[in-house]
Amino acid sequence: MTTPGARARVTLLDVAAAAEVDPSTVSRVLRGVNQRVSDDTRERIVRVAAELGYVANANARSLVSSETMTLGLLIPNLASFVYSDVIRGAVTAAREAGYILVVVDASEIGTTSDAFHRMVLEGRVDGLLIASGTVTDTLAEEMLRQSGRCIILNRLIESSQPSIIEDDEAGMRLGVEELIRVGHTRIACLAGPEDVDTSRRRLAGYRGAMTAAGMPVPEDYIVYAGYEESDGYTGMTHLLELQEPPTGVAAVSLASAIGALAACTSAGIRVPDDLSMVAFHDAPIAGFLAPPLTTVSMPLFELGQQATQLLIKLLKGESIPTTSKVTEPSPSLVVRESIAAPRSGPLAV
Amino acid sequence: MTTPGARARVTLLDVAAAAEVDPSTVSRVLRGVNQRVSDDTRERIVRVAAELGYVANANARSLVSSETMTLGLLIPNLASFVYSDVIRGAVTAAREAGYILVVVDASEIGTTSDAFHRMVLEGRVDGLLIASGTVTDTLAEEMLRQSGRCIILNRLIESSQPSIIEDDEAGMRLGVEELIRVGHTRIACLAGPEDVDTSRRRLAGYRGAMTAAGMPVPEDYIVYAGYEESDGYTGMTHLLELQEPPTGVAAVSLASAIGALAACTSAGIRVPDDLSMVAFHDAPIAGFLAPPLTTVSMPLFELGQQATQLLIKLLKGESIPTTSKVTEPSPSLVVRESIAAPRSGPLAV
DNA sequence: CTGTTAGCGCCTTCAG
DNA sequence: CTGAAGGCGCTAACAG
Repeated sequence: MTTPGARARVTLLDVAAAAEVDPSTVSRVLRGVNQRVSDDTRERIVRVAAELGYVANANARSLVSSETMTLGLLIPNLASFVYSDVIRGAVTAAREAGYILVVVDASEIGTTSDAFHRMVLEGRVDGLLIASGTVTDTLAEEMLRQSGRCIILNRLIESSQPSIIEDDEAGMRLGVEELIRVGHTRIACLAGPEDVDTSRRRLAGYRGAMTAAGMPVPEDYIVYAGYEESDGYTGMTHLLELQEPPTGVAAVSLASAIGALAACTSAGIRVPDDLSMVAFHDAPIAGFLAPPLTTVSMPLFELGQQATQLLIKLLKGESIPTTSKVTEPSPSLVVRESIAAPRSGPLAV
Repeated sequence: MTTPGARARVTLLDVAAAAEVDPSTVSRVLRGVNQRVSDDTRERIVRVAAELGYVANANARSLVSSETMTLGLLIPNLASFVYSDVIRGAVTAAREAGYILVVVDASEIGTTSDAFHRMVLEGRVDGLLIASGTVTDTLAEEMLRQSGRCIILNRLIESSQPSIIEDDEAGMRLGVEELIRVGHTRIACLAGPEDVDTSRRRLAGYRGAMTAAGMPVPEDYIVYAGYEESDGYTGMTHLLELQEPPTGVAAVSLASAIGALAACTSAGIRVPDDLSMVAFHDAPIAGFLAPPLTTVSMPLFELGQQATQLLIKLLKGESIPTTSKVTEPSPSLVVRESIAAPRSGPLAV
């Protein structure tokens, strides 16, 4: 059995008393500001503080400085493949600037507004990065008005709440262009929800590539499903039942592509022999599927990193663009084995 | 462009002044304690507070109450399949008890001790749940001595630092028993790192099941790889090169099994026709692989939940067992299609 | 180079 | 039922 240790915390005053100096001197020395302190007292203070195991109380410090040096990152779905890179980017940038980054789970609807309240308004963090999908324009407006300490990730918002997005359109275009390049003409898109901005931008990339190549886009070929495996499975099953099924498919997410792959297997369709597939977003697992999936790798680490840098600028009082885009590095195609020329496509004949 | 909003925060004093009462009265009313306040003043205070958009400052409150009502959860690898369930469980339990739960990324070595320092010792959280693998006995000892506000998840530690584990041994046994039940005798284990406690307990489950069935365990059949896809791939490749390759494989993790599946595909080995496989840990993706993977589902949500409840008890001053085990629900087999009777095994002949 | 003096925003006795 | 007073632990002028 363990009973809680209720050791009395040692405070600045304890150190000051033990070192026989004024608390303010201890404060100065321990924080390294105001170097005009004699080496003698400095050493003594440092030594005594170490002996006593003194650790400054963040709450007291925050109360006077009115900054916590911690940032929050709100994530909608920790089970997704993509967020770990965003988080690593954010953690890296935060640490470089002396901040701590904490992740807040917002898997339930309504949590976003709640988290904003408890984290930002109550002063637990200095600012918040919001990757959550549950940001309504109303909420964005409210956040802007009440704090001006939030940045929305990869979602365009009507309000002038600052946001940073990736070039989802260019990314998706890249994948579709590859399908076109090897000779596909009947290309479908397993899209995300119709009303979500991020999903719409990816769809626009699909349309853009098709149009640029002078290819028609039958509305049948656009399936508004979702980001999950099951969505991809259902959507793909639907596509395979079409009069004239596609020979190439671009999926809105890695999970969706995995579901689609399973639907193909169930239907006896071989990838890439009978059908080619490309997925939006890359992750190690893509290389271990059957077949290894060709994907579009997006700069997710950089998204987290740049979003954090932007937020920190904002907190420092610098003004930042209302909407930024991650351009470096640009989306890139990770070629594996899920794309081949169509069996009887133009180039193959 | 956005410039930071520097609205002066409205404080308790502002509300008190506007409502023409003493700050202490406002404090009492807004927190619902001390009901002996006239309905008249109560209403007035609540109304004024709302009008002014008053939100209590968490730091000031923490300073006097010396509790933050927030808990931290340290995670080693956010990209893993398993942690999202643990997090959801912890968030749920925390919310029920009125706490906020924040997740801290500890993907780098050394981060654990750093996070403990900045989160617990500096008083940013009241307690910490540690799922990180980088907890040495020394660190555990230090944490125990300095705070007594941490709980280790699924890792046995030499010190008397409280911890909570799952029955990894029973879980793995369950998977291996299924392999045995359908007739396999040559069963291998794609294990994790040899020196990690969690991995060792799973391995013990494998050995236990084998021994109980009176089957030999050739050391060749135990591959100490790791938890990732690439580890499973390498390990499986190695197993397939053996003189007498196994007909059944139990993998230490879902990712490892996915890698192993890929290795089989590369080698032209069909699952489950030529080889059966079972993975430790379940996730939706397992149902969309080729073939859909039979897995052992562990009570991860409950691990997060119970760990949090334990931590809260500890913080309240109640004493808790040094080591607990999640027993409800017990591990369960999720039967899909990766296990079949061996081609020429005892039962098949 | 170091001590003195005021708070930061809130809670909590203790009086009245 | 409500006000007055003091303090949580630390920082930030301002004196000396």
